[in-house]
Amino acid sequence: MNRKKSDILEAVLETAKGLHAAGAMDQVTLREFDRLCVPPVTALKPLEIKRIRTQSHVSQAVFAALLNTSLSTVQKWEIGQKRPTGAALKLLHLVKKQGLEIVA
Amino acid sequence: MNRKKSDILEAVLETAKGLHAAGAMDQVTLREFDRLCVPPVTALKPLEIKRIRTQSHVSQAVFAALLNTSLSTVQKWEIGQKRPTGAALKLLHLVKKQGLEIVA
DNA sequence: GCAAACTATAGCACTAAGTGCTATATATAG
DNA sequence: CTATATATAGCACTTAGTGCTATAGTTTGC
Repeated sequence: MNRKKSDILEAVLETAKGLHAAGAMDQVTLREFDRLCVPPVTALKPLEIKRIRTQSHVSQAVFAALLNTSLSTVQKWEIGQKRPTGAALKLLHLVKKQGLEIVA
Repeated sequence: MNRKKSDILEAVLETAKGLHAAGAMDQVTLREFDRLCVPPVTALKPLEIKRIRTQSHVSQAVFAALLNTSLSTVQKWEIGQKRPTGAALKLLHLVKKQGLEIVA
């Protein structure tokens, strides 16, 4: 389940900060990354993206502004002409699960 | 101040949901967008990006994975070879202000 | 001590995302 | 009726994002 994995991630990040403060660790590296179990960021279909926006009850223009992207880009996402990747896809997943309020 | 603006945004989004449920409004459009006062997403210098990561105490590889981007991209951000824009820049600002835990 | 794996910087080259602009159709506000 | 806003559509350009390889320094484990 995702909640559990996220809890692990948060715990590790918190622990890293604590250990760093104690001078026992400088950072979380790839070595302990497998324990983090990052939630998978799957591809989003055009209609899924549109649903994320409409469920927030904002227009394409407002949605674009809140995500710091262009109107043209949001339109192409929803029509399937371009597909969001990387950080954009991650941000969309965050909005999907946590609501548009997180970008405030 | 940003907190106040964000409060307005959250209030409008919440209100929109409420009005929609009541059948009085379908979505927030550009017409009332000026009232939203979206917090500006300024460009981030290479060293600022590096600080955001190091303050989270994670390696470039882990940081990249958490943002759903590539190691190569994070490296180029920090060296100034490429500059994050759009959704990527927004996500970095979110991490800067709210911590890496939000991507969990 | 030595080898294997990880971190970070660097450079090359390609693809496609992101962007801007224009046009059209529909709907809404004044 | 006129202005403005929403949404879809298409064209063309720039550059972010990605992958790969190499080098050097650091850490882990045998």
